[in-house]
Amino acid sequence: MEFNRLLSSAISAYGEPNLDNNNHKKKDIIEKIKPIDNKNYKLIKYVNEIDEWMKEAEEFGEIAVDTETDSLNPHEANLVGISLSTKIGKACYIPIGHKSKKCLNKKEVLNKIKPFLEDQSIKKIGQNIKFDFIVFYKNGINLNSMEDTMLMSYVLDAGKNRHNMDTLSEIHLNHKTIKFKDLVGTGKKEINFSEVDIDKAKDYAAEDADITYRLYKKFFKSLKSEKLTNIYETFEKPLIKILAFMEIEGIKVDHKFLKSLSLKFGKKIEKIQKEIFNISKKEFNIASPKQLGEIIYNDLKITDLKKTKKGSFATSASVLEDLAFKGHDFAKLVLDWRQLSKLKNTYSDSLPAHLNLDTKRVHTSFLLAATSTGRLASSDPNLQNIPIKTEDGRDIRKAFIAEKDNLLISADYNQIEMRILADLADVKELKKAFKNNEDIHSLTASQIFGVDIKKVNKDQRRKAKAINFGIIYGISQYGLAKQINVSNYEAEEFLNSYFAKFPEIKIYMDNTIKFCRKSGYVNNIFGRRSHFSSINDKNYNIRNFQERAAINAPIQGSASEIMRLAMIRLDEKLNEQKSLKSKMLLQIHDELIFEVKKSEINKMKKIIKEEMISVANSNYHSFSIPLTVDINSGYNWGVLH
DNA sequence: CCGTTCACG
DNA sequence: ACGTACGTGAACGGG
Repeated sequence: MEFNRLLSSAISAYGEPNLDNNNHKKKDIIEKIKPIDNKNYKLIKYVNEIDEWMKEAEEFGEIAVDTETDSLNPHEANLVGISLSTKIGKACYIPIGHKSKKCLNKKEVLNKIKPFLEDQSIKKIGQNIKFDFIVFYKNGINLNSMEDTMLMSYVLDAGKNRHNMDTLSEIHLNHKTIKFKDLVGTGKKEINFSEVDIDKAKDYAAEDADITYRLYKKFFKSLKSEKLTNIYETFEKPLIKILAFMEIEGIKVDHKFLKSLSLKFGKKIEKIQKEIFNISKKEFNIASPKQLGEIIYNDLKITDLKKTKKGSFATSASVLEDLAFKGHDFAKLVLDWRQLSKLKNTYSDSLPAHLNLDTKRVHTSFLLAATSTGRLASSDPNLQNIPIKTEDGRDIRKAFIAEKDNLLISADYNQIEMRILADLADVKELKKAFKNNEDIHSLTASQIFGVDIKKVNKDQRRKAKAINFGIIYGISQYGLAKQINVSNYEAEEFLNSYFAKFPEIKIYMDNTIKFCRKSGYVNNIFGRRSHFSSINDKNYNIRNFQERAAINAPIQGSASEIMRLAMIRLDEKLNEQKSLKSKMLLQIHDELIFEVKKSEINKMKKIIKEEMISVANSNYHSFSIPLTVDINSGYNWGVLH
């Protein structure tokens, strides 16, 4: 991610300086800018002072809202204050959870503002308003008619910059905000927001509402002039509430089972560690690539020196796998040690720490504005990268379970990105194959190796599969050669015959890059833009990197849009049929996880499959090929595939 | 706080 | 001559 941000933050094709990459220059500019005037920021001292703001909100039909809490985790955050803005430059702060005498009664304030926060006809404008929604929901308020400046920025500028308020304020308002850290301090001296001086909290919080409102006015116009309002309305806004409820619902995790896994992994790790030290003849930190490199290249001298781009010892899995293949047990042991350490540290040890004490479930956060393509991301904890590829890994998945009398359902789109490529690039042979429900990797193999589809062997299919993946990633012969362990020459031959059989794909790639060079962005099927401002960079590596990303973005991005539509439709279906108790819990890019009452299983399977497939035909696009969905149910996530 | 590594799609 | 597969987030080491 950092690498990508670095590349995309170089000077753009149009010469706009990118703020991320010019830190000292940025400071010089900002220092000269006058702060947004805060003399109209009002601290609310009596509950009936809020009337004025509610009246204006009703009159204008919109109001910027921001919550202050004592935690970044909305599922355990206490409401400390609320700021409102009804006009540019006019904002107030209502303290309700401060440890101070000036603080208002929380219940009284919430009762007062609940009706207008829930009023359908008044737009509530926020920055990352999913956070505020969850906080309000936990306080008995169901926010609706939400607008989100973070998502507006994301639709306008995905790939250009991050979409947090500090960044947006600097870029669009030339204003450097008061930093959260300035209020609460850092490290040991860090205090809780509820302990922050109320007047300081007022300046900070009211400014946030003011800035949010200013950004909204600006982005509203930009979306219109860029003809992107529809993307924001259709693919972003509906997801706010859907994801909020998925996060609130959470998923049940068997922490006792995880503890037993940690013990098991720990024992294995210790055993392997001893074997490693037996070979190295001394103890060292296996987790340190620096120390591991010393052992491999200086002490044991297993192989010729290999270094990373930055000049440190190369100890990545691909290097170690190569050594293991050549018969070096040491490399194999390190690989096993790494895998088990990863599973223990990142999953079996850490997931229990994320259990919510009240709900006894794990509540992830889905990020709507993190990727350049339209995909979601997940954090705290990331539930989109739970292991599956090895047996030990799959055990982690088995810790995700359903409540009593329930089962989990998983539903995943089959080969969705290849299907999109076929549709997007209008690839005749691929379209035909998908319509006939053929095995796409075998078909590819038969085409490039010139054998009958029934006579394709395993190795040919494996190579063809790697090529299909490579195509989606914006392939190079060098990358393909490395991936499937063939010579550059062979890889080039494969690609030549691939493009000869599927000429439309080459045309798509060339056209996409051409369009991006001229415009600085690419569109996916549904009209979302991803920006690649360094696609004309004079540096070969930066330029090529952006070209591959530009080829990939419409494919990955269109798939994510299909999933967004499916989630919206499924949410509608579940709300429509009030008797259904089933809940959508997780999205893992091409897969959805539901928790379902056993009595509803068959009905739900039918609904999920139907809705996911029917997205192929919507108001926004009609696919020339069918979508297919694999669906499974079981007591835990590990048995679903 | 950055670089490396590795978990997923 | 060059030397990377696309998109993420988390943990760790080391300065």
